[in-house]
Amino acid sequence: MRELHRWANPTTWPTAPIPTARTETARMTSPRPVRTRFAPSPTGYMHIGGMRTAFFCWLWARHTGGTFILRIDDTDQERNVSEALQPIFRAFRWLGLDWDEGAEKGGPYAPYYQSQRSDIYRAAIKKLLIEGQAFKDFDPPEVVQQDRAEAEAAKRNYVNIRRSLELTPEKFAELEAAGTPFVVRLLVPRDQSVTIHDAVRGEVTWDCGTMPDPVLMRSNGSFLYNFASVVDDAAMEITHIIRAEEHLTNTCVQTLLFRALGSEPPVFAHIPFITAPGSTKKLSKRDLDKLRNTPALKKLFDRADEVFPKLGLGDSKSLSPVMVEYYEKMGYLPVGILNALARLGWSLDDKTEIMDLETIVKHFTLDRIVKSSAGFDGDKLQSLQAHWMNVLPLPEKIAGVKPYLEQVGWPADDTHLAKILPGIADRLKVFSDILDYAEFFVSDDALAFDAKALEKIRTQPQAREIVASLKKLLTEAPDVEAATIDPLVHQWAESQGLKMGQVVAPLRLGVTGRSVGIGLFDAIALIGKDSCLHRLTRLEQTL
RNA sequence: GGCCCGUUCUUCUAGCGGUUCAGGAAGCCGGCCCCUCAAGCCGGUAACGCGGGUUCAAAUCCCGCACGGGUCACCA
Repeated sequence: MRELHRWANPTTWPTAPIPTARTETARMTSPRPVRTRFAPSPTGYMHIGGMRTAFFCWLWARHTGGTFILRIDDTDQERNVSEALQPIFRAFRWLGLDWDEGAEKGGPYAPYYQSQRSDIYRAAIKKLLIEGQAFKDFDPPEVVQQDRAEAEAAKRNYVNIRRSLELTPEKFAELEAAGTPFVVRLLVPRDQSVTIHDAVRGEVTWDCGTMPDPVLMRSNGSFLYNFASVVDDAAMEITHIIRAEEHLTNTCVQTLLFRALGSEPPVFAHIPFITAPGSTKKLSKRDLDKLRNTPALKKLFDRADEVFPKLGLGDSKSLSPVMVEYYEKMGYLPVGILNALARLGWSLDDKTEIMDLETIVKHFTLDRIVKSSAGFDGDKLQSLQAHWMNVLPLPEKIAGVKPYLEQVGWPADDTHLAKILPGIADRLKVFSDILDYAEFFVSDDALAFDAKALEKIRTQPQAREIVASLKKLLTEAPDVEAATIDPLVHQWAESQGLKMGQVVAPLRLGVTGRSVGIGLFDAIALIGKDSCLHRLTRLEQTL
C-alpha cells in the first residue's frame, strides 16, 4: 500500500523530461514537418478498419514527406504484449506500410511503448499538480459511483463533485500523510468552451461546464489512455492526429490537456467509421454472425469456409474478413486491399477508382475525406483486387500461387505453372483460387468428378458413345494442341449432327472433372494426351 | 437522457448556388461474344431524409424536425 502511494508527494518524484511547449516564434517561422502516428493496443489481430485508419495516417505522412510513427498503447500490461503485437506488425509489413519511428524500430522519441513511459507521465502529472491544473481527488470510487447514480436518477448530467478541493489545508495534509488513496483529475475550466478545427469535420465546439474532471492517474499510480496519449503526442511532436470518429468526443478533454501541458494541440482529423454495408454499425469482430449474412460480405465468408479448411487455417470464424490476416491468407494483393481501403471514405476525384499506392500517396489530402460512415463492400473490394491480379506479371503470379499448392500437396514447377496460369487468366482473383483447378495438379486417378455434373451427363443420351468416340478422336490426333483438337471436335460433332454443347460437356467432365473451367481445348493441351485418355476411360466406367 | 457527429442510387462516391430533370464505380438486369465459367464490350436499372426559409436560382447556404451513429469509466 505504502509503496503504491509513494507518488503522493510530487516533490519526491524523479524528474523526467517534461513535454516542452514549442515556442510561438518557432511555430510561426516555418510550418512544422508533418508527424503522424498510429497507436494500436496489442489485441492479437489487426482489424481491417484500424488498418484503414493507420493507412490514412501513413498516407498523410508520405504525401507530405513527413514522419509516420507506430506507437504501442499497452497501458494494460495484462496480456503478452509481444505476442499480441505480432499480427499487427505482420499486417503492416504485408501491406508494405513502413514506419519511420516506433516499435521495433526506435527513434529519437523512444521509448514507443506506453508501458515504458511511466516516468514521463509521472513528470507530467507532477507538473500539472504543481501548477494547480490538476488535483488529487480523495473520494473513493464508491462515492463517485454514488454521485453518478444520483445524477442519473435525477436525470441530471453527471459532473463530479470537487470535494477534495474544498478540504482545508490541514485535512488535505492529513489525508496525504495517512497515505489515503487518490486519483489525479484534470481541473476542467468549467467556464470555458473548447473549439477545434477538425480537418474533416470542420469546427466543433464543446462547453466545458457540463463535463466531469477526467481522471489522469488511477489510485494505483497507473495512467489513463486519454492522458498518456496526449502526453505522448505532445512529447513526440505529433502534428496531425488522424483517427476514427469514435474519438471525436475525447478531443475536448485532450485539447484541454494539450493546453494544460503548455503544448499546441495538433490538427485533428476524425475519419468516419467503417461499417457493414447496409448497416450503420461499426464493423466489429463481435457480431460475425450478422456480418456473414450481409449480402456484400457473404461471399467473403463463404469463401473462407471453403478455402481455409483446405489450408489447415480453420474457417471464417477464426479468420474473418474483419481481420487483415484474412486477406493475406486468402491470397489478396496488398495493392488491391490498399486500393479498396483508400476508397473507403476518400476519393481522388469523380471517376478514378483504380489507384496504385504511388497514385494514392500523390493525391491523398485530408480535405477529401468523407464525413459519413462507409460500408465495407466485399464486391467492390473483389473487383479492385481482380483488376490488380489481372495486371500482375506472370512471375509474381507464379510465386504467389506456389505456397498454396505446396500447402495442399500439389507441388508444381515454374515451367508447368507458366503454362497453366495464362490459361486460367483472369479467373484467378486471389492466389488461393488456384485450389479450384485441381485438374492441372492431381493425378488422373485422384481427380474427382463433380457429382452434379456427372448426374447431368448420365441423363444425356448417347453420353457413353460420345465419350468413346472422343477417345478415339484424341488417340488418332497428331497432337493435342488446342489448334488441332478444336477443329477436329467441331468437325466430328458436325458430322454426327451433334451440337457442340452435347459434345463438350462430357468431354469437359472427363478431362477436368467439372462442368466449368478454362477453355476446354486449352485444358486438354495442358493436361496432355495420355492423361486425357486415361481420365476419359475413368469417366466411361462411371457412366 | 446530456453532449457531439452524420444523412446523394442497394453499396462506395462526385457535387462546395446556375454548365446536373445529379456524374463515375461496384452490384443487379438484358444483349453481344461463346464449349462452360470468367473477362471484355454495349445497353438498362436506381438517389439528393422531411419541413420551412434565404435567393432570380439550392443537393449545395440558414433554421427546425426525423432518423442513424458516437460518446458520456479509476477501458483503450
